[in-house]
Amino acid sequence: MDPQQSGAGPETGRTARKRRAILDAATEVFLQNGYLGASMDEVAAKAAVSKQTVYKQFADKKHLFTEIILGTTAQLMDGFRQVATDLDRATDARQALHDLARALLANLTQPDVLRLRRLVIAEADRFPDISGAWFEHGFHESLVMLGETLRRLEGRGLLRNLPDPTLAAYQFAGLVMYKPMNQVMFAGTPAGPAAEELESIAGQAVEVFLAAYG
Amino acid sequence: MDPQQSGAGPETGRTARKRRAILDAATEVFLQNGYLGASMDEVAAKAAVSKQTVYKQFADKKHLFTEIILGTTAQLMDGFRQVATDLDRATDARQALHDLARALLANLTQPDVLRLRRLVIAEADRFPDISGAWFEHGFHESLVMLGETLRRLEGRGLLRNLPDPTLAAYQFAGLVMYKPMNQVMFAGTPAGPAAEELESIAGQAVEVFLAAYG
DNA sequence: TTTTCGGAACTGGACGGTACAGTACTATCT
DNA sequence: AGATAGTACTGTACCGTCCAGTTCCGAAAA
Repeated sequence: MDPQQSGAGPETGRTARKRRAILDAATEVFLQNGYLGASMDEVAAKAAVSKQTVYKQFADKKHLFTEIILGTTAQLMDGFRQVATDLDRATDARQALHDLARALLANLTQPDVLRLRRLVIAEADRFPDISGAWFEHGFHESLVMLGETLRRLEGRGLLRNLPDPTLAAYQFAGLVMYKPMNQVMFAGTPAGPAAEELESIAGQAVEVFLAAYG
Repeated sequence: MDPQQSGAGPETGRTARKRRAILDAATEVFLQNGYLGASMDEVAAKAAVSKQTVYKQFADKKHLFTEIILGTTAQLMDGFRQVATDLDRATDARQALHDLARALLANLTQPDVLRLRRLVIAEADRFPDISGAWFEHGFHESLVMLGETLRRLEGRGLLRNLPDPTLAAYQFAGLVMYKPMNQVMFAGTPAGPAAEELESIAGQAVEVFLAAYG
C-alpha cells in the first residue's frame, strides 16, 4: 500500500502538505511573473521546499503550470453558481440584474483574478490546449450556466423573448464588463474605474438589456 | 547637418531603412514569442542586420519594445476612422450598425491584431506605463471616436436617447464582441467562431442596441 | 501506551548544459 | 569617415539532475 495515504484522507500526509505548499507558491510566482519569468528555484524557495521535492511532484515546469491553471476553473464556476442561485430567488428583474451586474464587476476585477486572466491569455499561443480548456470549462461553462438561469427567469415571466439564452448571457456580460474589464486588463492594475462609474455602467447595462428582453 | 536627412525625406537614408527593418523584424519576433521569449539575436538576424546596429538605434530591449507597441495605436485609430466615416454616410440605422458590427469583428479578430492584444495584456504587469498608454491612445480613443459618430447619428434622428455616447459605443462593442473576442483570445487562435455564428451574433447585438437606442 | 526502527521523503547545494542581454573589436562597406 | 558586419566575449540566469546526509512517518515491538 501507499504509506502516505494509509486509510485516512489524502490531505493529511506530509507529501500532500508539501504538494499544497508548492502549488500555492507556484501560483503566486506564475501570476506575478508569467510563465517564462517564473523561476523554479523561486517556487521551491517560496514553498520552503527543496527543488528535488518539486520535481518529484511535478514532472516539469509545464506540468506544474497546467495543474495550476486548470485548478482555477472550479472556483470560477462556484462564483457563478452563487450569483445564479441569487438570481433564481429574484422577484424583480431590474433589481436582480443590477445585483448581478454588481456581483460580476466585483468578482472579476479582483487583482488575482485579473492576473490569472492575463496569464491564460498571454500563454494562449504557447499552450493553446491549456488556455482552450480553461476557457471552455471555466469561462464558457459559467456563461452557459448564467444563460440557463436567464432562461428560468423567462419561464417565470420576468424576461421575455430569449431565443438564445447563452448568447443573452454573453450580451449581458458584454454590456456590463466590456469597458471596465478592458480598462483594468490593459492598465497594469492601478486603481480601476471609480465606484460611481461602475454603478453607472451597471445601471445603463441593465436598462439596455431590459429594453430588449424585459 | 544630419547626413542621414540632408534635404530629402527621412525615410530614404540607409540608417532609416535599417531602422525600419529592425522594427519590422522585432514586431514579428515580439508578437510571436512575447517579451521574455523574444531574443535580440533573432531580431537582428531577421532584420539582416548586425546586433551592434540594433543597439545603435535602440538603447535596449525595453526601448525597442516600447516603440513597437506604441507605434500600433495610429493604425488602430485609422481603422476606426474608416468605419466612422462609413457610419456618417448611413441612412438606415439597422443596416449601418450591422455593417459596423461586421467590420469590428473582421478587423479585430485578425491573428496579428489578436497577438498584439495578447502581448499588451501579458506585459501589463511588467510595463504598466506602456500598456496603459496603448489602451488610452489606441483602444479608448477609438471608442470615444465611435461614440462621437453615434452622437452624430442621434443628431440626424437615426438614434435616440444617448446620454453617454462613449458608453454607448462601449456597450455596442461589448454586445458584438464579448463572446467571440474572448473565445479567440483564450483559444490559441485555432479557427474562431463560424461565419454564420458571427453573423448571428452581429444581428442580435444590433437588435438589442436598437431596442434601447433605436 | 510508549519506544524503537526501517525506509521513504526531504534537504541543501553543486553541477551541466543552454540561452540570452549587452559590449568590444576588427574588417568591410558606402 | 562614419556606419555596419561578423563574431567573439562577459556575466548572468535558469531548467532539470544528481548525491550525500538528514528528517519524518507509520508500524512493529515492548
